[in-house]
Amino acid sequence: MKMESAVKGETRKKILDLAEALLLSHGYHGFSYQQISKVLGVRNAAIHYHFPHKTDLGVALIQRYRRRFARFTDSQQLLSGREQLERYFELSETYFAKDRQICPSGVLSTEFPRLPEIMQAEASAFIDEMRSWAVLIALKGRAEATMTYAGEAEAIGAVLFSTLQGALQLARIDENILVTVKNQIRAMLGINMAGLHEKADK
Amino acid sequence: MKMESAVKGETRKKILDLAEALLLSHGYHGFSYQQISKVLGVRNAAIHYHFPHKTDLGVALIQRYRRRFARFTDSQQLLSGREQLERYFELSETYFAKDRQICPSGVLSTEFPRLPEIMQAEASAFIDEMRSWAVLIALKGRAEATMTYAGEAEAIGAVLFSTLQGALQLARIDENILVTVKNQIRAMLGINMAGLHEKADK
DNA sequence: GACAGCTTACTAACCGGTAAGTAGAGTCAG
DNA sequence: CTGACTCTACTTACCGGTTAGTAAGCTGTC
Repeated sequence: MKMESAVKGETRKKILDLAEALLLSHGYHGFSYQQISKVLGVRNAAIHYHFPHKTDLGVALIQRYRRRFARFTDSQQLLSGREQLERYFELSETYFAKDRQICPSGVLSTEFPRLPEIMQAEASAFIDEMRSWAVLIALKGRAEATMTYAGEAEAIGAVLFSTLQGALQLARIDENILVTVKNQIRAMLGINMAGLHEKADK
Repeated sequence: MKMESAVKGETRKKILDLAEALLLSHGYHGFSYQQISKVLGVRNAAIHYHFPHKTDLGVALIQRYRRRFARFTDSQQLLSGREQLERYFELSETYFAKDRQICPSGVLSTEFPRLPEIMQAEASAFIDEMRSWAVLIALKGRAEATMTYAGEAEAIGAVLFSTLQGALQLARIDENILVTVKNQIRAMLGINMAGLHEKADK
């Protein structure tokens, strides 16, 4: 017997969504088709129908991330550098709030050497896009004089990206580190938060 | 027939060394007893003899890291904050040079939710020790006026630790990021490297 | 009747883990 | 000095479960 599901790309989308959550909490090698099929109430082979190899699923996941991130940066274009920075911060906050996930770049760079080649290529491109966006934020912030810093925007972007990735992972062990680090980055970029959203670390 | 090996804790040490390399490049769930036993030329069960459960091996690995790190910080006590910082930097450089490994804290925090409880406890303690050392460096640097920064030493330590962990992982994709980030951190701590060891990023 | 979207039923390889046996070195009583 | 015993450090031979992956069949919709 066949049943419900009905809508066209429904199952495929559900697989991607579940795989994404599993990727961010367990890593690429840390989840299996079984885990997905069990939750979705389908058979293992149903997933192989949509994604013949696990690599196909992995690539699809990263490509979706890249499309999403491109839309995200597009939507942020008109904001000030300072506001863009806050949105960048919010991204990591969102991951953490959702079951202590870490950011995709963190998973992908950690597992990088064990990833299939096609996934490595996608991951590299994605990570470079995330890094580049951080650089653009730093550039814009300096141009608008809403940020002040010594050195190149390239280096600030690199620090921004690295720090958030590291802090998001370490937040699994020490919850305070994310807020602490963000405040310190703001301070280092000459951003005075005078009583705004988040309180300084005690 | 028995043979060679001879020395007392030889095999056990070889297992630990190999497992360590595998942990740093592939992650805890990314290596198996088979991989170790194959390289060592022993049977699978030989590893189970020394480490009945994989968890035992994992715990032993972290405990060894903790002992090593304690010796490291002890040996650095008398150095200036600035010199201690450089040695802290060198730690990550060493990992990267060795087969693009990432630091243990990176692996452990990434895999944290899937780690057995006993390993989580060890990992938490270890990571807190690494974080604390970064804070001590910041404190000493400020006390000696070899570093200058706004905000608390706690926050500087957190940024230092997070940034290096993130950058070391991202260096697998973008080799330059480690050097770039270190230079920027020095700049942010008011450290002028005037033509010293490493060139500034272009 | 063609096709999308599954299911059933399977495979080979590998996972961590265990039980039982054994070679060799060391210990000790007579 | 020797035979009996014990301990360490394995090996051989398994176990049940899980992994990704495949082939073939079925069903509802257009």
